[in-house]
Amino acid sequence: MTTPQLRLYNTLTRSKEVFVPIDEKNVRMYVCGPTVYDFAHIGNARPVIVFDVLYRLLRHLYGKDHVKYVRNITDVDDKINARAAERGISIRDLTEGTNRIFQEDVKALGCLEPDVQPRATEHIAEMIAIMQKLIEAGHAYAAEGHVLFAVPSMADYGRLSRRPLDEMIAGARVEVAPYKRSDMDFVLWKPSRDNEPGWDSPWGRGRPGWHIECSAMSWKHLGETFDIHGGGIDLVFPHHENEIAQSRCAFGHDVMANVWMHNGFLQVEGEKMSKSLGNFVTINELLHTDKFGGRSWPGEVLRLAMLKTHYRQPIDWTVKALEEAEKTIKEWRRLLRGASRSNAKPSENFIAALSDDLNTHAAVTEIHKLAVASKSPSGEPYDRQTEMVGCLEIIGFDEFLKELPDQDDVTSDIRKSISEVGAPKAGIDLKKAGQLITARLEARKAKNFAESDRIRDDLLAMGIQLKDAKDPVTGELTTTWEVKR
RNA sequence: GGCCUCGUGGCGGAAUGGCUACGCAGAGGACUGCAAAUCCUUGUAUGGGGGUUCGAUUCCCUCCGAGGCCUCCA
Repeated sequence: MTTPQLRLYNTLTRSKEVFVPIDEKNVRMYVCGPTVYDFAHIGNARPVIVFDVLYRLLRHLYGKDHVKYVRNITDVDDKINARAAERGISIRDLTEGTNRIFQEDVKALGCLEPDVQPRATEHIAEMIAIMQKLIEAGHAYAAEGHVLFAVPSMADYGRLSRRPLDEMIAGARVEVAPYKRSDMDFVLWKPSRDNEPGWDSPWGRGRPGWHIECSAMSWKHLGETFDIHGGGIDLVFPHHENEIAQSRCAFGHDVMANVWMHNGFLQVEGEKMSKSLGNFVTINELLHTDKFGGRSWPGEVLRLAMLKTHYRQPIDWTVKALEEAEKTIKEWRRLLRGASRSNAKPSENFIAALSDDLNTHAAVTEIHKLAVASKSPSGEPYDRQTEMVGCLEIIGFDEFLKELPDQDDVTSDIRKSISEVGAPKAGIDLKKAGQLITARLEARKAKNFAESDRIRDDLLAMGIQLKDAKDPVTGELTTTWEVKR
């Protein structure tokens, strides 16, 4: 079997490179997960979806049992402390509750669970071990209950973000704590007051800095070096730069991860998303409220809208784009009516598109092409359908595929449409609608148009729009329908 | 100020040293008892100026424009 060549853009080298796993029986990827202090917003969803697709692609290429995906949960952080105090609840309650919602949100977006979702608070021992190694090696020092990383001790610090060390020192403008040896040194450990969460350590009771968590968790679950490290582009500096510094200096390797991947940012309707602009929107709100565009959106629509833009490009999150994505999904659902899920296999072009630095847009284009081919009366539409199913599995439309309408199941189709429209239309009596549709089809076949039009009007009043068709093979009259907004 | 992206048709958005995908919208046609839907066909684009080249949207320079990071925000 020939494994298609996977090429990924590596921020370290600023170029696309052929991906060669350290161990192709154990391909390892780490992605920075959420800090669980509040609902995840739609920008947070981007890396989750993007790297979910990469995870699925890697599993396809290397085998399900040969890929390990780790996405952490940051459950210790000063923002968490502040938020818990604000709301008058315990830190534990806040992080547990927030994480639960995050998991639900992400599942609704069609993302697989990573193999491991480690929590920062459960890796304090590993953090302490790394800090001790760093201190022994002269890359870190303790001062006034803090542990700091000595940035000047690392000759090629700044390689990922391409910031020369000397310039950074010259340009530092943050007020410098007196215990820092160099302006650039960053915190690995800091002391906690009695009312702050803290753990015992050789340097007293304290809590970890942000960056050390990821070094500890990736080490524990993936080893000293691994294949892919992902996250948002804003994490390049300082977070990922500092992770690299910690892990490389602690373990003495030239690299921490071989490939560093970063997704671009998201804007909302052409503007930066921010609470002050009032365009801040969470995944939960998109899924369950009418805050964005006056309606709620199915997870699969959000997912497709996200994948229509290459992950490194900035993406503009608009109502129009969501509507377009929904239209596409409806079209796919129609074309795949009655399609079988067994023996589904993605087309070669599709895998080639994804293998080119995760070009999800080109991959979606390939699905469109298969859709067109499946419409053609000549040829083998069922093969094209099967390939479409295979493609959709890889980009994570499992739930969508599970709910494909049967060729002749009246109510399942109506039910699906209703779930898309949301609660307001849910008052429709499915059984009655099904009976009416059947009766109307009979009347129409008998050319009793007065009766059939009357029923059609009744159904429209209920919000059900009929669409007549003729079976291309048998010439038999048929009817499909959708729920109108 | 430093570093880094990006400017492709009405909109979204890929790719490429030679013919610029795909989707949406638009237009035309077919089908249909009518409506809706569906099917077929189709117009329209590489920000400005230089350079390299037989040839540039693609490579280089420059100008204009948009955005990001440098502030524990994906």
